[in-house]
Amino acid sequence: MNKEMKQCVDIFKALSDKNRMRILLMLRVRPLCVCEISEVLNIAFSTISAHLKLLRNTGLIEDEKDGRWVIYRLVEGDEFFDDILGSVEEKLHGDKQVLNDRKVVSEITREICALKLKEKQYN
Amino acid sequence: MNKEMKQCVDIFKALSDKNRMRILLMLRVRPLCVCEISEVLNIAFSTISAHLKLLRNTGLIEDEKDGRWVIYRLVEGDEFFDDILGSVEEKLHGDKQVLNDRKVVSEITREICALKLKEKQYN
DNA sequence: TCTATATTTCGTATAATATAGAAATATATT
DNA sequence: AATATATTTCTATATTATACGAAATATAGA
Repeated sequence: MNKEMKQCVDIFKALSDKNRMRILLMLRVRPLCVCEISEVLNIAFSTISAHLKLLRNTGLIEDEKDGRWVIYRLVEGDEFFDDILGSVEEKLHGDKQVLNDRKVVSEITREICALKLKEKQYN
Repeated sequence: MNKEMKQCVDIFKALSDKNRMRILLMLRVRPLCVCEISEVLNIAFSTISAHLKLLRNTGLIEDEKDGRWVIYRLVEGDEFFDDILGSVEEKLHGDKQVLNDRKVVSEITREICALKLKEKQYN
């Protein structure tokens, strides 16, 4: 399989999982750390980490360390991927879960997530 | 997972395989029977049949019987899918394999494929 | 009706993927 | 230095995907 065909298939593979799709749409709002993503998705950290690794390996997101946090953001400038994700957003413009994910993202901060995680430990 | 999110993920799942991608791009040239697709892909009939079934279940292709042949064609009118497949074609406009697939499709007919399959039986 | 042809279904082997929990790593704070 | 926090890696497991060959089905033609 040549390079561009592989890129193409890999991008679709990355998009063919509900949780990764939600992550990518969230990152369209703003860059996020893993605990913020976890606050929205409510799945294990190790699982989120695996999804982020796949998205990074596919070249769709990049990360940057900030203290003990790792901030993930969309890679910009890939015309093909931008078109695809744009079409997705258009198709899902009224999707309740996507709207709610965005709402949560706009309300939380790393600090709030940290507090919430601490609370969870006592339960 | 709600309906549109599921559709979205399912379409990407359908596109996240090299052989299915090639099938869809071939069908953009013209409707094809299974033996014509087989002439291009060179994988087992049962495997092609499984891919076609998945594409049909995802609503991307439809089939029509013509004698003992089954002719597959792209379903038209899904704006989202049309956009996606258009982007793919644009990205892969210079892809050698895709170009060659199209060339083969333009040269073969059901009858030629039938003859070739007969020859294979004697080897 | 018997046979050839085109395709699908079934059974199965193998590989890839998603997920979680525990342990490891890296950084910040005390 | 010791501890807390954020994230990743490792390991195990369950599910799903891809592939093939053999058998089944459906239609056409002799």
